[in-house]
Amino acid sequence: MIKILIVEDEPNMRIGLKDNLEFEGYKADIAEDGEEALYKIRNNAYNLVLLDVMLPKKSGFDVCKTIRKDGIKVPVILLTAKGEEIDKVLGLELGADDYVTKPFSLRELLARIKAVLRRGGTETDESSEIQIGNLKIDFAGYKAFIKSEQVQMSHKEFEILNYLWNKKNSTVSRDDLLSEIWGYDEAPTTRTVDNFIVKLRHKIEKDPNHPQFILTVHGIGYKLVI
Amino acid sequence: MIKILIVEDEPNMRIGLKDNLEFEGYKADIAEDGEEALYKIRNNAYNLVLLDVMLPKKSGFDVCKTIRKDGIKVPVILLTAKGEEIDKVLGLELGADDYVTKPFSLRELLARIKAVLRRGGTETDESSEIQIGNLKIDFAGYKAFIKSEQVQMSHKEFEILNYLWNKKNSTVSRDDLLSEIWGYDEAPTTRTVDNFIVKLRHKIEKDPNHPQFILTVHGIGYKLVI
DNA sequence: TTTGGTTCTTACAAAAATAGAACATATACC
DNA sequence: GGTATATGTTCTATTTTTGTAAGAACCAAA
Repeated sequence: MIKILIVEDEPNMRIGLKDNLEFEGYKADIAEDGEEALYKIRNNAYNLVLLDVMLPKKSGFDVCKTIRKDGIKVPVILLTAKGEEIDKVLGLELGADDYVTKPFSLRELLARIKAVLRRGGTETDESSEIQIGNLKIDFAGYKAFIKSEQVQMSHKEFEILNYLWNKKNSTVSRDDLLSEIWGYDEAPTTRTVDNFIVKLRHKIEKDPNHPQFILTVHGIGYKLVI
Repeated sequence: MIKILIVEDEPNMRIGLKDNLEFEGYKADIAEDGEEALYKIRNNAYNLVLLDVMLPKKSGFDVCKTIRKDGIKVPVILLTAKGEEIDKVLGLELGADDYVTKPFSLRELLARIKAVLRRGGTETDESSEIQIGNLKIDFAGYKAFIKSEQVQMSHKEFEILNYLWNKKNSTVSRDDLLSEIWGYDEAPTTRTVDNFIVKLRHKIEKDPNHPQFILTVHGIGYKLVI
């Protein structure tokens, strides 16, 4: 039985989530504020924590940071309110495994829960580095190297590359990237995506004019081939 | 041509949505209340339903639940007024694919529509690769191979081949192709269709001069035989 | 406030895809 | 066989999409 802790102060949301997770066959437990959450996480073996960011007593960020400092490895999905302009990546640096911005669709949340649970087992060894062309990337630590020389990569660059990596060898449209990485409300133009691709190519490709890894699929989008 | 049903009782909203969706290149149909919506959904093959929650005769929730009970799998995006029981959407037994709270920005709605359509497409077409003559085609991934060698296919070529595949072994007129793939407003001449057929034949047929798969049905159109 | 870095927009260049003309060829019907 | 009509095919002009640089806007830290 997979046990999930829901940390959420808003009652309707809390109950709604609980009902749905139980309907999906999970065992759902709840906490109403950060301190209760910490207590429960420390004293139970959850398989996953759904953690709202805005919480009474102790923010979701704090909870996340604290449990990681304690060495607790339970997977965490952050729930962030829309417009709550936290740096999304920052959330992941804190040790969260994924995040969803409210309002989210139930389907999306369930998909992410499944994905995180699936990864769960291999998570630790997956933290190792991957290699794409010139570039060695440590997604977990947000670090990148060219020939063991650390190189500067912005958060957006990391996010885009990470998304491409997760979908490697299949084509990703600019709209995919925009809605997955930028979200629905604040999406810039498709030209912006191209600009990031240019930057990534300059880091990854031996000859950026004749890309070998990040390929253009005309009329559709981009594809990372490994 | 992607067909969307707009279910909305408020006339201005209804017309506004219709105009905008049509401007975006979708075919938009409308229903003014829950019962009309149900009738239309049952009797048409929509690609997506935009469903207001507050409706005369039968609420959006009811419509959603009913069509799911009927086994109709069309993607649904709920339009809920702000503050209007978002938790109910969550509590809803999973009928909807996504939801937007009013007032929403057009941009956001369009992004969500695209996202839902994208998900819907890949999920059903996930049947992986098909084979026609020389050519192995992965419609979902926009990839085509001749003897495991990837071959260049444009977006339109994919669309046409996909349409023929879906209607395989029956004859498709040039006008069918023009209205389904190009849409009603911007349809080129029937000669253009022939051009694409030529290109497809060169890729699919062993001997393009004596086609074996994409056959001409004189006076009517083309037929893909498998 | 200044600074430095990132992100986004804009404008234009380059590349690719598409539409349609023009002409060749095939087919149906008489 | 001859004629009218439909289809096949090639070749460019046009349109669309993509690449990329320059700088504006933004944002956080000093």
